[in-house]
Amino acid sequence: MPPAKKTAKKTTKKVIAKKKSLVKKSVAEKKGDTKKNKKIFEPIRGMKDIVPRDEKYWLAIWKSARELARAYSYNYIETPIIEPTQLFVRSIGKGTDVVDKEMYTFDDRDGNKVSMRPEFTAGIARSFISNGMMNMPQPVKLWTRGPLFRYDRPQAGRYRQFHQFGCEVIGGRDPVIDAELINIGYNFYRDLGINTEVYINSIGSLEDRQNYIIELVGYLRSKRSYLSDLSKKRLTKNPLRILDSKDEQDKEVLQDAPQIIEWLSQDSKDFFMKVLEYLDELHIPYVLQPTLVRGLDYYCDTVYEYYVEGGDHTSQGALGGGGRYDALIEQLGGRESTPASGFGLGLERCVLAMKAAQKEGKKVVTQEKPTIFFAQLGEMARRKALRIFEELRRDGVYVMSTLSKGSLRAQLELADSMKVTHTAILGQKEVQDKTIIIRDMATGMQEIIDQKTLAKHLQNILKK
RNA sequence: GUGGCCAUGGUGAAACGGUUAUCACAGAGGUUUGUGGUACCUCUAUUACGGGUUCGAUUCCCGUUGGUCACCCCA
Repeated sequence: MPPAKKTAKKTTKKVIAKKKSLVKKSVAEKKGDTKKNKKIFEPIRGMKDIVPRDEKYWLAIWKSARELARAYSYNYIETPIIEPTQLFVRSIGKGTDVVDKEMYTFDDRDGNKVSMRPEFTAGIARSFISNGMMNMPQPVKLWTRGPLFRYDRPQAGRYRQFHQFGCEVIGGRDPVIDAELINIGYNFYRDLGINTEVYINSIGSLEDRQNYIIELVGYLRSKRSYLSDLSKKRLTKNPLRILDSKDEQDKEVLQDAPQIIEWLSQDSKDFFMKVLEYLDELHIPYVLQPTLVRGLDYYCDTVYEYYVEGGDHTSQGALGGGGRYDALIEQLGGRESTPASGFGLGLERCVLAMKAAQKEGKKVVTQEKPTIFFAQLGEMARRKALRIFEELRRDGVYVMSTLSKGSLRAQLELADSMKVTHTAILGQKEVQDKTIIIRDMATGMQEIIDQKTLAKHLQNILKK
């Protein structure tokens, strides 16, 4: 097997390289050259730090998610990041790329096969069953957020650890549920300054799909010679995926292919029509996309994806997506016929879209900045400042300070760079007089006030 | 997993194969220790890592790692 050879070669090379570097290191150490030994750790491939410069986007996202969940009465749920591998295999499906080649799977110390979650739904479905949520008033509406893991090749907007905001409604099959979910996702983006459109389709029940696949394969076989190599392979493995092939020639062939909508049962058709009617009612822009199928096995009936309105749809793929999964709970050992529906929205892509919208001049987020700086001078003042800061905080007055800085000059410089409107200055003299200086940063005017009135004074400033 | 492009300080850039790798911004400290937005001074990189070619490599070649783009797939 050539691949095995390759890896063997690689490892031996690596070992040699390691040995060499070790020798060099020890020599350097003896010389006392410390700089050389500084090993800089980089994040693991595909992992990314969320750093202060992006704080404003992430905080806005969490806020928007939380407020929407509250507005539509969804309850918070957080499931473990690691679950038994079988949970994902059974729900997402063998043969899907997510399970076959993108999961972080390993043996724990007891030898159990465990995997880091590649999506939320399986874990939440499991939790629904484990916690007996079938005994709560149905349907159960849940929301969650957190990191997910897929061992994909990294690219912009695609990381091995990424984050999603997800909503699930378990224990109800009604088109209005799907419409509500789609609406929440739509509003989520809109609140963040991103205009989206919803690509939507219905893939019917499992039975509908099987009938359709027979028809589709029949059609595609007749045009087999025109298909791309990849699509030829998928003809036997996963024919539905041929539908969203990006190959131009495939697309041409697909133009005359049978459409899944025509193969839906009456029940699924009616259901889908209702969903669309509700979306019309909500004025949500949607595009019927007969080729939209989605990669996870548990989906049925309604499936949808969010895209930036008028954006380039191929580059980073969808911002988020979701669908109905009526059979999953039962399949995982839950009560018979517990239909459900949900979505997951990719937040890294959301941040990307927010930045793009901002570049176009849209106001996306406003960062909350302190408006008052609290400067202190000398050890006595510093001690007093510690206490005053606490008192102010209890009164709900948030001020910014850096107690670790000594010189007033440095503190005022910082206050200036933070663009605060006022600075409170506490020095030796003020501590003794029980007063404090309030400096207006724009005019340079200073006012000496009694420490007792400080909270009120600052509150008045903040009100302006 | 496949293919293309790329890799210089915290950030953005510069340096025909040739002496101490240049500039701007950001950061830290300071210009006699109680007053900012300006000015000045000092500090902050053995050019991603490891090899090779060469008298000499940031510059050329190979490998590794990482980024990025297009696939696969997905968020």
